[in-house]
Amino acid sequence: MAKRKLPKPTDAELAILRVLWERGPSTVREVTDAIQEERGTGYTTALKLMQIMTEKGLVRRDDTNRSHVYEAVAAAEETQRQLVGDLLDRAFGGSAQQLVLQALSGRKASRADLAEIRKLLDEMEQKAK
Amino acid sequence: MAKRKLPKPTDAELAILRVLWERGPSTVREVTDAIQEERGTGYTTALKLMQIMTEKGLVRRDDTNRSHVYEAVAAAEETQRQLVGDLLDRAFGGSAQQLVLQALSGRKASRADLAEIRKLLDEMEQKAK
DNA sequence: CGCAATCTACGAAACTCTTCGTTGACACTA
DNA sequence: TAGTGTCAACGAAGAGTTTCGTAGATTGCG
Repeated sequence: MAKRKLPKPTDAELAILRVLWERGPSTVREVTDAIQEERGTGYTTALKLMQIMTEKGLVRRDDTNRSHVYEAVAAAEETQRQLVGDLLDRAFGGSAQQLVLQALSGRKASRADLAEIRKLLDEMEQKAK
Repeated sequence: MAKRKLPKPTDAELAILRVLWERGPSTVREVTDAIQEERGTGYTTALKLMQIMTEKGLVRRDDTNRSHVYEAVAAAEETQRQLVGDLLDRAFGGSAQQLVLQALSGRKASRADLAEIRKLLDEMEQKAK
């Protein structure tokens, strides 16, 4: 019943997932155009990647029309949680504080960002009560 | 003068770096023993990885003694910052809040953890002043 | 000295990831 | 209907990662 664990997406796969999360179900052409700018990926490359991702179960394909329409299987939040949890184990020995610290130290964390996160903490503390 | 950018360590390489960060400079034998449990990596495998890491500049080798002693070039914090920044760009579109949220949501962040992070925020806000 | 243990070095094999060329099918249109 | 363009499918190439077998050097001990 539970969602079986999907494999960790590779870099190129993640770029495609990001497009699907943002645009919703899309064709290969649409995805290719979207990632063209930052990655320079050609059409056939994107197609191949998306075929592989279908095999892996990362995306779902609707092939009723000639132009197949692909859709991300897992929500962005779920995949993000998996990735960050994985990094937490692999690089931080499970220390969430350290991860948060390094996440914020590199970037110019704006005052607004900090406030946002603070609000987040408040909510979590409430829930944990 | 600046520290040129080191390549992103692979999974197996990161496991070795974690040992070096924790133990300090170590021999191949020591590293192998340390990662044996969780990875089952054999001696020659660890040696090969560490040789490659030397070429990449991830570790430094002292070969004055017969048993060469390896040492991580970058501090844990620096590499961690790089990895989390990379994930931030690749999976979160640069949104640090989202990353922090997902980092904490997966784990049962203890009350103490939350307090720690809160203290962190205070400090950052001071500095950003 | 000669043997056994330990080490580095080298290279090959298996695997994954990423890219792209080619092919054949299909659709639109002049 | 012939021509043009778009599409999915396939395979293969090239790079990087990970593993390990083997060989040669060195050390220490009996």
